[in-house]
This record gives sequence, structure tokens and C-alpha cells, in this order.
Amino acid sequence: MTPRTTENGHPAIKALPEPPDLPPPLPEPAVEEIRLETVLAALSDPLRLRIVRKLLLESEQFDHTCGWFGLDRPKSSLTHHFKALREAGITRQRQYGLERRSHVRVADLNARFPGLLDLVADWTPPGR
Amino acid sequence: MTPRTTENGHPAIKALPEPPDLPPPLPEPAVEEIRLETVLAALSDPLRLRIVRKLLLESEQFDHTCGWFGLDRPKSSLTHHFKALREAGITRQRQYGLERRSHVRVADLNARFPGLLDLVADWTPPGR
DNA sequence: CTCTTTGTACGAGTTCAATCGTACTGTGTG
DNA sequence: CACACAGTACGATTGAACTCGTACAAAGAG
Repeated sequence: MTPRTTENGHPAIKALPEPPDLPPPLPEPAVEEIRLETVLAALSDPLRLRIVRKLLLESEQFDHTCGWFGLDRPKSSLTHHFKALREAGITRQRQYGLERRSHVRVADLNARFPGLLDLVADWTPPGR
Repeated sequence: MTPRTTENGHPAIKALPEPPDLPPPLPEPAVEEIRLETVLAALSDPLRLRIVRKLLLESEQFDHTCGWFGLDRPKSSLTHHFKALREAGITRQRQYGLERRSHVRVADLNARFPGLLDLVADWTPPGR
């Protein structure tokens, strides 16, 4: 069966294989522990929705630091939101030296909630 | 019980046509006004997730009153949650005499966020 | 009319999350 | 070593949302 595509023809978000020998991920829920309520709550915040969407659309196989997102918020606020995403099971974070890089757990989320990431990728930020 | 999974991965939750001459719906957002953040926030509450899921799986072409759901909460709490669902654009409510009946806006939600309702239908409530 | 039923409106208490300043830890560089 | 840098931990404040009691409104039955 071919990968799922959304109604408007947007290509489905696909998972890339991870190279071995990476730093271990920070504490996160296992795939089967990821709960829909928690994921939806995490994604109901516009800033976190922006973060996940940007990761999905622009990340090109690399993890990214907080700074890469260009978010105009103090560091302590960003820590809060990245932690919320990780603890909900949406992102994985790894420590590279003094940087902490994030990527979306695409394979896990597609397995658990097929189609959800496509909705995030198609999302249009409010205002403007 | 209707099957919820299809061979092609398209939304399995189907919209039924509405008969004419119904009471007018209570105030609700238009399709294009429905926002993903708001919908996700509304669905991040386990009780509301239960309500929507039950409507999707057991509603058989009829609208339902608050009492039909068998929720062990005071009436004022139920009013709160049904209002939240309606104002998010997830459900439509109509006044039938002294009853206020709800159903999910399946067509609108499938058009706006394809696949989302399938995730709700497949959800497993916690603690079981 | 009264009584019952279904649900709302309002308000209070409580809980929880978002925001962010400050202080701090750990890592790499010169 | 000292210093810069990425990010955390902690705590305070704020505001929103959940919960629910009480009082009230509208509709139908008798």
C-alpha cells in the first residue's frame, strides 16, 4: 500500500532512518505510552504547533537547537515548551555537547496516530 | 457497529445527509473559521474526547441529548463541556423542545482536518 | 394553573499551565 | 585556568479552564 496522502494532495510526512552512535535521547515516553489526550494538549498551544510544523517542513534530516527556530521568547520559556513536547512524546531530544537538539518522532507518531502530523504540517498560523 | 478502517486510508467516519426543516443550530463557527488549535484544545480533555468518540461510534443518524451519554457529572459541568465542543466547531447543537441535541460536524471536520475524527474514534480511554 | 424535565447563567473555589526573571550547571574554547 | 555559551531549575505571577452549587428559564403534561 502506498503512503497516505492528505485530501489536498500534500505529501505525507515521512520518517527518515536514524544513524547509529547518537547520544542517548533524553527521558521520553515509549511509543505505546504516548497518549492522544496529551499529544493534543501539547499541540493546542500555537507556539508549540509552530515548532513542530517548522521541524516537519524545514528540518532536512538534521536535529535542531532551540535557537534555530528564531523564536522571540526568553530561554526559560523555550525550555518549558520543548520539554512539554518531549514529555508528550512528540519530539526526541539529544544532547550534543552543550546543545540540545530536537526532532519529531515521525515514525512513532505515524504508527500511533496516522494522519496527525499531516494536519500539523498543513496548519496555518493565526493572525497576519 | 460500523467499521472504522478502510483499505485506502481515507477517513472512515462518514457524514450523513441532514433532513431539512430542523430547528436552527445554536451559534457555532463557520467551517472556515474552525481553528486547529481550538479543536485540539477541546479534544485534549478526556471527558470531551469520550463524548465525541461515543457520538462517532454509537450515534446512528440521530442527535443525542446530554443525558444519553450517561456521564456522571452535574448538569452545569456538562453544559460547560458541550458548549466548549460547539464553540470549537466540533459539534452542532439544536433545540428540540426542551432538549438540546448534539451531533458531530463530520463533513466539516473531514473537510478541514481529514483523518482527525478517525483518531478520535480509535482512541482508547485511559485506565482500562 | 402546577409540576416535572432539560438545560442555562452566574459565580466561587480550585487547579493547572503559560510566562519569564534570576541563578545555576555543564560543556567547549582559548 | 577563565570565559563564553546553551540550556536547566526554581520560583513568582498571572490568567485560563475545570468543577460544581445554586438559582433560574423554557417547554410539555396533566
